[in-house]
Amino acid sequence: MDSGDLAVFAAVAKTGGITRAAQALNTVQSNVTHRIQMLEAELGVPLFHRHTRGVTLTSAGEKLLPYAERIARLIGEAREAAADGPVARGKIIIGSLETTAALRLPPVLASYAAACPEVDIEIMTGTTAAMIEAVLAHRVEAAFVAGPVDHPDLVALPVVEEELVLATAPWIDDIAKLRDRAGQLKIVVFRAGCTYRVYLERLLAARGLVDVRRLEFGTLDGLIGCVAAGIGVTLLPRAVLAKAESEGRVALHAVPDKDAKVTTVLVRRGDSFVSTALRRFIETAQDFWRDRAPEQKVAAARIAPQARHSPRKR
Amino acid sequence: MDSGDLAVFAAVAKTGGITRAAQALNTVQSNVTHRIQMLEAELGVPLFHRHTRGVTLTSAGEKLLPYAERIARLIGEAREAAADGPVARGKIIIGSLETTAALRLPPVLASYAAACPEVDIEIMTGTTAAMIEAVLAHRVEAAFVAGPVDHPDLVALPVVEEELVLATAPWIDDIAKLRDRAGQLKIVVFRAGCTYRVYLERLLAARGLVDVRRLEFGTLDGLIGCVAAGIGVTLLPRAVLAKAESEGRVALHAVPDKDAKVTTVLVRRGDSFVSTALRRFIETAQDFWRDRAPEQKVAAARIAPQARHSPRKR
DNA sequence: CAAATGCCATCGATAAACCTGATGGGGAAC
DNA sequence: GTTCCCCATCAGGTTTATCGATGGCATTTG
Repeated sequence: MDSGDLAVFAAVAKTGGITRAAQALNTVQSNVTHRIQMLEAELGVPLFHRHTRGVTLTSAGEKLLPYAERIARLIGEAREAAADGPVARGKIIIGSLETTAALRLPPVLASYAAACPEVDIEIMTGTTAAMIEAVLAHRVEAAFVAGPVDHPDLVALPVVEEELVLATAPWIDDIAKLRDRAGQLKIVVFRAGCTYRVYLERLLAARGLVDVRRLEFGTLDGLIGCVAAGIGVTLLPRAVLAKAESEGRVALHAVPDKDAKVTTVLVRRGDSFVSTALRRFIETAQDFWRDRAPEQKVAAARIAPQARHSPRKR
Repeated sequence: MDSGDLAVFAAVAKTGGITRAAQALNTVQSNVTHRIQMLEAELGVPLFHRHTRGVTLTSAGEKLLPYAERIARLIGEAREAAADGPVARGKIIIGSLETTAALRLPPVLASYAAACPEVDIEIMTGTTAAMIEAVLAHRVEAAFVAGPVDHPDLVALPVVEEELVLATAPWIDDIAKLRDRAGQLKIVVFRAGCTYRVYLERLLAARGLVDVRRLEFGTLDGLIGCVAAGIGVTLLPRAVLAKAESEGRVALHAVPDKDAKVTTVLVRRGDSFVSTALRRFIETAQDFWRDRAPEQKVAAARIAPQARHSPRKR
């Protein structure tokens, strides 16, 4: 039993058929059949139930599958780890909240792109929950999300603390007046699952505003436009709204301290290999925020030098 | 790069020499040299510094080594998790009628648990029909059901013959009197689909009692309590009712021979692999009943020895 | 009811990978 | 300088993997 056999096995399990697995593996069906049979003979256990529409895992197969997946992933990581050198190259995929991506990421990316020209960068945006899921599923190497994050498989580095402010139409000069219009009020959020939405609803509920309607937007500009038009209110980092406020499109209202601060953290898997490209990215991000925004009290403990040669720890 | 390559690599790293690794791996030096070279070529990085006293890891090699060790360990664990050997281990799921589970199974399970401590056992209860369906769908490995079972994909081993008796409230001394109370009479059964229910309805219908109401119970105690209270009658194996009768809670009435005997059989798929754990369970069950209840005429043909390493057959 | 489809097992031939044993070169120890 | 140990290379044979084709089986389609 070697990793090749397990890869074939996993492909069959995933596709639910030997024929389908064969074409997924760019080989022929007889080949897959043979390797599965060899594997079953070696283990002394059938791994699949054969039926006319394909195959399904036996209980032994179900026990084996997670190992096959872990081993496949480790093989990939091993290849990356060994091929990785002191100079950052390859590709990294970074997740981010939309607000962070719009506000904080561009200068970092510019700096990183200059420092590591051989790295392809891809940014995925989504909610905190979606990004954490993406990190856990290895779809992104790391992600900027709203903290705090407490998950045994993740490590989180605080990068910047945002002040959340309530944005309303410009003619609203007092939050208290919102209650008069509670019926028509909407909260305007990026999308379901957005962390800031939870903060906003809690904040409004504390003021007796419950059961307000939601309006979801996919773009920051559209969202601000909605607020400017008086359709609803939103809660976003002050820096995101600064420009709109200076243009007189929205009015900003401070919120109580306990609701006002949210720390953006960079999360990554604790047990995964950190490529040079990713390490350099994290360093760049931290350098950037620490050097150019020193007034912000960021608990920016430099990422601890990783034990590069014992990447795993449970 | 597969796990075999990594195993060779790890051996070289551990022994500090290609020649030494070769004899540790029971192979020839040229072989090890070649595979290391292939691995280095694939990764595009040298893994060892060669010098006259042997080899030492390069930095790339040092990064790769922990992965090689982890993967080797996982391969072993995977084999351990899935493989079936001469010693019973793993998990078996056994289906059973509720009556059989309550009456016949506990001593068998005690014996089996002592003999095969490394096996996790799960008992599912349900009606004959449900259990047969579960066996066919691979949800349980085998099941105790009411015979006879005649299905092309199933093999049934008779394990014990039960005498079914009619139980009524203790003041009923003659079944014939039941007809006088036909209006209020209920039949009390485990649940819809119970095999004994079919027997009971047939038996009552033969006496002109049709269209009686049903009362379904999930527990044996509740069911007997109902009968004791005169709410209805039930049909169950004599052994199940023996205690209640001795306490005077119910009266038992023999039923005609043709309806009285039901053979409990153990069914399993005929075409499925029989794990060591399951084989030992079947043996334990048969040994138990044969040895300790020799008076019972059980057609206890011992299960045929299986061909362990050709797990499939169509 | 027959033809067609989709799926898996099997087979023989070919190609690739692997293992083997022998040889040669190079540096360190004696 | 000689010996010893170690690694790289090479030609060979053997095992293993792969391929394409064929057939059986059960369901689906016409």
